[in-house]
Amino acid sequence: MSSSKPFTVLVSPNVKEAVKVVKEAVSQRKTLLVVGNCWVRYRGRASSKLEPGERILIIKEDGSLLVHRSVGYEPVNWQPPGCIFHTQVKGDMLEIRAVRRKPAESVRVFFDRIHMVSALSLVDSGEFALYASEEDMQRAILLEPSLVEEGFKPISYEKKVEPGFVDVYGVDKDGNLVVVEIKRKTASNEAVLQLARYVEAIRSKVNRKVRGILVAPNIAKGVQRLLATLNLDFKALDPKKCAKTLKRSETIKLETFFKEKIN
Amino acid sequence: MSSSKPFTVLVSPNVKEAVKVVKEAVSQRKTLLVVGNCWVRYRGRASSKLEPGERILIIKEDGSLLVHRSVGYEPVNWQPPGCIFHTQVKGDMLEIRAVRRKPAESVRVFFDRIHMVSALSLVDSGEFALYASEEDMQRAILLEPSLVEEGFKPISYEKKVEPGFVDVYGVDKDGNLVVVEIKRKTASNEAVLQLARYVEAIRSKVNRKVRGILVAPNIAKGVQRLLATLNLDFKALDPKKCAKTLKRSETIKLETFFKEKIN
DNA sequence: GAGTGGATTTCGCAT
DNA sequence: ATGCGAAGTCCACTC
Repeated sequence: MSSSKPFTVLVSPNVKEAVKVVKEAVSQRKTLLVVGNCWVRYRGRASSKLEPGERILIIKEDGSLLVHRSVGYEPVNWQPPGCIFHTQVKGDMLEIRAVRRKPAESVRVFFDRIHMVSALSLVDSGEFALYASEEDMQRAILLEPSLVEEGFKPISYEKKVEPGFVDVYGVDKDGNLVVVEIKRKTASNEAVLQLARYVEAIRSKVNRKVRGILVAPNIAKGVQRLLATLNLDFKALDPKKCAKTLKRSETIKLETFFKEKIN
Repeated sequence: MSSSKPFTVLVSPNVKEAVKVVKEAVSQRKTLLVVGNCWVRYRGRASSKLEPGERILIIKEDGSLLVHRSVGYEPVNWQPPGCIFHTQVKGDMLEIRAVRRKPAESVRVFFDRIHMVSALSLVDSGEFALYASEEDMQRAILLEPSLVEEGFKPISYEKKVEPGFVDVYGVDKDGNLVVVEIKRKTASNEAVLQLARYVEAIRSKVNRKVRGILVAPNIAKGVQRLLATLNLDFKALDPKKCAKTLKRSETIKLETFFKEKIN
């Protein structure tokens, strides 16, 4: 078993040198990078022809293919993950073909000059998170109160009470007062206690039932117990979902909403 | 004025060496390629955080930015064309920031290890054409006859007449017989004469008015004259539009259509 | 410039 | 597997 270098880079290789790197990358499921003069034929859901020019070809470990020109966000030619690749040399020409079944289609890339070819073993376990801030979550809830609970109606936000500011304050479908505490990440006991303090502060001032709802993507282990003890509710809410809700309405409309509906 | 090499490639540069190439590429509007360990923060229409890992960064001449992981068709982070870039070194860390106005957003990419950096002057004037074949155009017309003319109704296709086969054969909104000749590329005099022959062949057999319509993306210079002389019509039709029309209906439905509507 | 519809859309989630 | 809807969609075209 040949353990190969994690990063092979050849500058201005000839076709015979290049094809070795290409085959190495494809067979060993490495990421392939080729820069050079190429032309492309695509046939499948549609057909296309790209005349010669200098571009960047990327073939990823999952069998996806991208041909990028020097301009534009989108690749000029591509193939989604799951392709089978065939590489061959015809004279001074290198052909790389990506074939896909269902839908049946193929992209053929021909190189006659290669400026650089590189086979890369990219180590990448870093997590990607698309999220909304706590403020975004608050806005989403004001915009779409049912994210907290069916029938919930916000009355105010950032309301001043004893210990600080209540994230969102409103009434439930039965007319009970509701204090909402929002956390962007997993809610801890601390968050529960903070909510409890707000609820108590409100209860001491009004002669009504006051509920407390903790809103967070999830709760830490054991926090459920404290919530039950203090008779508070929990509502799971993904920040990502909030981000989606927010996106649906432009800031302008949101501002209008604030003026109309709140205090 | 310093004329620089069209292709700069540094393998395993240190941050100070790399930043020079990055700034060179950005300032001279070259295409930049960076492979290395990086993390990314995005704030704008949404927010995102990408934890460290080895990825490929591409910055194009038009100010677009792509961060590609080792898997997936789509970039994990990106910015459409038109960004302003800021580069800086903080200790052993290289930061590349892409800023966009309207919508206001930014992507910040931080590298702490760079495996390869490359500034590329890609020469690419090759035309890209997404097209349909003549057969595709025929299918599109049968599926959507108004592509030829409002009120046109196909009767048959590949109909045998004297000199060969008529592409599409039908009637116009006034009940006149219509012969359609399709060309995938610019129509030449030859195409017009071919259509004329078909029209004559039909006229010799029926006691009705017979029209001829040449369908092609465009016509060669001077062909218009011949068309007028022979009293034939021309309809400009982009193969790309045909491809779109076809895509809207799967092959199955098309086959069904053929059986129902034709001959 | 804002709004609309298409894409070789891709992608994820539900059925 | 299939179908439906969302996307930091992007992009081209219309108004």
